[in-house]
Amino acid sequence: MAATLRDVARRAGVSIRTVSNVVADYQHVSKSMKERVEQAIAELQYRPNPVARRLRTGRTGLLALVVPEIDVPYFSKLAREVIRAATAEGFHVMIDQTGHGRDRRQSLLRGTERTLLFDGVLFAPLATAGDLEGIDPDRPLVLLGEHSFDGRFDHVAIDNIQAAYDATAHLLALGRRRLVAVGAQPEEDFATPLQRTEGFTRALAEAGLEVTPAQIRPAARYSREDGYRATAALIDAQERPDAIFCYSDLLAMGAIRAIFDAGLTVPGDIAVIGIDDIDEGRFARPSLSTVSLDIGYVASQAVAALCARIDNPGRVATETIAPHSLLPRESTGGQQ
Amino acid sequence: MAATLRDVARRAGVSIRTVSNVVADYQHVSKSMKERVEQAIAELQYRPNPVARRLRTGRTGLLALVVPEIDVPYFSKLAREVIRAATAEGFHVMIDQTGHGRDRRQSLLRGTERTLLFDGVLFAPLATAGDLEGIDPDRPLVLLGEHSFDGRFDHVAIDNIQAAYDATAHLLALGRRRLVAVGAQPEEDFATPLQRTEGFTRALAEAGLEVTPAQIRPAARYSREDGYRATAALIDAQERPDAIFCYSDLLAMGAIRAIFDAGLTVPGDIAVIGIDDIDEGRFARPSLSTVSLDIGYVASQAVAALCARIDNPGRVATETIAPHSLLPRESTGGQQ
DNA sequence: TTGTATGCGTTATCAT
DNA sequence: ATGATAACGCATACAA
Repeated sequence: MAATLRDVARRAGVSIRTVSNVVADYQHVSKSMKERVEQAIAELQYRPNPVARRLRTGRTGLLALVVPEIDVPYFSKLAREVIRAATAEGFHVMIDQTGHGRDRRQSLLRGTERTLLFDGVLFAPLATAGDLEGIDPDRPLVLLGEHSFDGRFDHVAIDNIQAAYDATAHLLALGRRRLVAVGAQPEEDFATPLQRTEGFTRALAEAGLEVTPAQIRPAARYSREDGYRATAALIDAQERPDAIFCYSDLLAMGAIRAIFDAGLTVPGDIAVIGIDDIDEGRFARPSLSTVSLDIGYVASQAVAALCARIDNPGRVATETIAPHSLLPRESTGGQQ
Repeated sequence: MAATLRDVARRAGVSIRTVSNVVADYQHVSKSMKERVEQAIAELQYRPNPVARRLRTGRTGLLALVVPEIDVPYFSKLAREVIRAATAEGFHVMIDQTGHGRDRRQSLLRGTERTLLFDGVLFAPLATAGDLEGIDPDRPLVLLGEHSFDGRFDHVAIDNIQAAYDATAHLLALGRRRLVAVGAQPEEDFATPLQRTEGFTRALAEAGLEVTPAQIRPAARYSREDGYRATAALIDAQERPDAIFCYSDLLAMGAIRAIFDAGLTVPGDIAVIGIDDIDEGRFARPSLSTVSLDIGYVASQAVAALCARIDNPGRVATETIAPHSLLPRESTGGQQ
């Protein structure tokens, strides 16, 4: 079995207090003591037991990152950056997947793990205001992405309205007039798709264009399959669009494939733009125009906010907006 | 603060033993007792503390999944399936990223977390035999992918040689003769690239074709960028290949883009095939021919092996080979 | 500077 | 069937 403090103490002929001091790098330890203890530690290959330490100190050193699906490029990139930032702060990161149902969102938000196992939780899935109702704000919880800020939780967001506006304005600037948005979630009360629809609508309105409900197409998940299906249906419609704004890059990848499968071209017949700037889009053919979100910034800010709140639970909740930037590429012909 | 067993016991006027029994669903508890205790639990909103439980039982309920980078599609898909399988078994999954250096591989393999914080570790990065030398086999460790099986650790692998052979044979069956492989790692002693090179070489040899060193191209990481660079260099060479076998789908995506950027076509001028079957390849244009690996199976088997070993540390190490299958798609013109 | 002793919240042993 | 109590391994208040 693994050696404990007591074993080391016995071996070195000192008290466990002294051993603990040496391990913790406590100031006032005599050289000779330190050497004796360190030798015993080496001989027994002693390593502090993190679980015991955590029971004693109340800190587990564990963060949870909650995402819908880790294998969606946006979330795996987010995970990469969160793990990077959290590791630098001495935390381990657990990944929990909620899928698309409400149940696991709720259990992760309200379950015992959040309050007793994790020092903090980073919550990335789309969520409704109802999801957060009555959630204990005492335990550190940082919301990522675009929830409606309610002042109780730290929050790192994207300016979705502006991002959608920028994407739409780009299509309009290219002379496109028959625009369609793909990615609305009319059956859910999520802030993100609502805000993106708002940005889309606003840009069209400013250009003096009317928006009909038929121009706002739903997509239950932000997947390639959904983008393909929605776009295929669009092409069959009587008045075919000349530009599509997708609420995610994955939707856009599906849309582009659907357009080519219908014998049309991108951007010739239909221009396509997404949001996220996933790596896939840079190498795709045509390369995907998109709105780039600074995920590294989102992750760093989120971990920083979580750490700050762990150290000071009474801290007032902060809201951070991550920058975004338009990236015109081949799929809109905006730039080769 | 959170209520403890003692609080509940006091409230219900019983001993903590009885409360513990109720919580653990112990057999011999009288109805009246159970009701009384359950009411107290409800009133105080008591939840068992997982950390304390773990200190006592020695089980943490934590698994670690070690990958080079979580945002590589193959690994994020693996993570998804591992988390799914582990959650079903009651485990939480921590993700650790090693990057591409040897240091973090080593620290995760030999560090205190592996022995004292995690009940088990799933280790996916490419690793050398040296990496595993002297690693304590007492703590559950399952190797994923293609290490050389040494009998000490459970191991879920792909038949890399056969997979590479199948991909190469597919290109040959299409009539291609000037084949090149991209993805060798001559500077490292990793089993995976070596085995894939062996399969490639064997298929060519059986077809009576000689293999020159120039046909085996290196790629330090299995990224789109590396695939792009290696392929661009290939196209500039005097004798241009008519088919490229990439050791990963990501390499293949970069290769395809490089070929089109050079004014050539896929599969017309050069056929391309990869390994992994990532989602991106299905929607790409042309869709990517590949060898599909059953990641769900890999994950399930790995978690099962880990659980079995946690329950029975003396268990003999097992080796499992996951199935693979050739998926001809547009990038080899093998099938529309 | 170092030793003694207590408690973190749980499970498990030994009683009764 | 239930109660009292001892660990699990560590950090720390208090004492010396």
